Amino acid sequence: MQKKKYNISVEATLEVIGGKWKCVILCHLTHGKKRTSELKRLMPNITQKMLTQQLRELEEDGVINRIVYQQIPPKVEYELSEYGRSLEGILNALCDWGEKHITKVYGDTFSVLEENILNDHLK
Amino acid sequence: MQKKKYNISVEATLEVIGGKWKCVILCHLTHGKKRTSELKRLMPNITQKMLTQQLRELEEDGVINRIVYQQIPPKVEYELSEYGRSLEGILNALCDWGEKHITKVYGDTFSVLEENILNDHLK
DNA sequence: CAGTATCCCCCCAGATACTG
DNA sequence: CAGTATCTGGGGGGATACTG
Repeated sequence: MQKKKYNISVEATLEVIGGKWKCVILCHLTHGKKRTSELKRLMPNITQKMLTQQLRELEEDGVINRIVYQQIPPKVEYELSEYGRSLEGILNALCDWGEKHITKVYGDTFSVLEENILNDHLK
Repeated sequence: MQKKKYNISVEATLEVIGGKWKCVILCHLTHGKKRTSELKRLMPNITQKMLTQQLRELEEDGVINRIVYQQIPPKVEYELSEYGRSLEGILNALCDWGEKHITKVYGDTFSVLEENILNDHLK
């Protein structure tokens, strides 16, 4: 394995969770297993291609598990792996900071889509 | 101000610290004020253009301060703003996770450039 | 030293169609 | 439903030269 040089350790973290959609995907998975179609619904602006791509990379880096149910129609679920759960603290902190930031910038009014907040707090 | 819709709060965080180099810059600034040239030296792969661009955006979002010393030759320093310091916990967590990840992937051998580790721990 | 201004290439990611 | 394959365009970001 070729050794990669990092100038600062955070670069290694960003290589894993720095992709365009990776933090968002991981945040959703902190609330439990999700099917592909669920993830797609939770991220209306992601394309099928990007979703699959980002999921593959997260899987390669060992932070999520891909669970395939051998059935028709196909069913696939994704979940945080044990290793991925070591990111939960960070992911929650990122979400919390975002909420406070929204309040700071836009005031106290409701700025995150209700449906998804619901979804977030349900599982 | 146009209200932005987020599907999940982490998206708001990523708008602030999600830029290609922003986390790296912010991590360096957690160790104290830095001159432009210092930052450039700490990030050998960033271009002047990107450095300035990312710094401007961080400033606009209120997480860093730009300190201009009126003198010749010019001297400019950047530091975490008070608001930016609310990110310190996250930034440190990102660095810590990166260190552990490097160890996990490459083993215990030294993988982050010595000069910069030194630099990190000095200030 | 810190920062602009141009030019321009490359590739990321979107759109679309298709498979099992 | 989950995932591939292919084509394509726009813009992110590099290189370079220049200013105060």
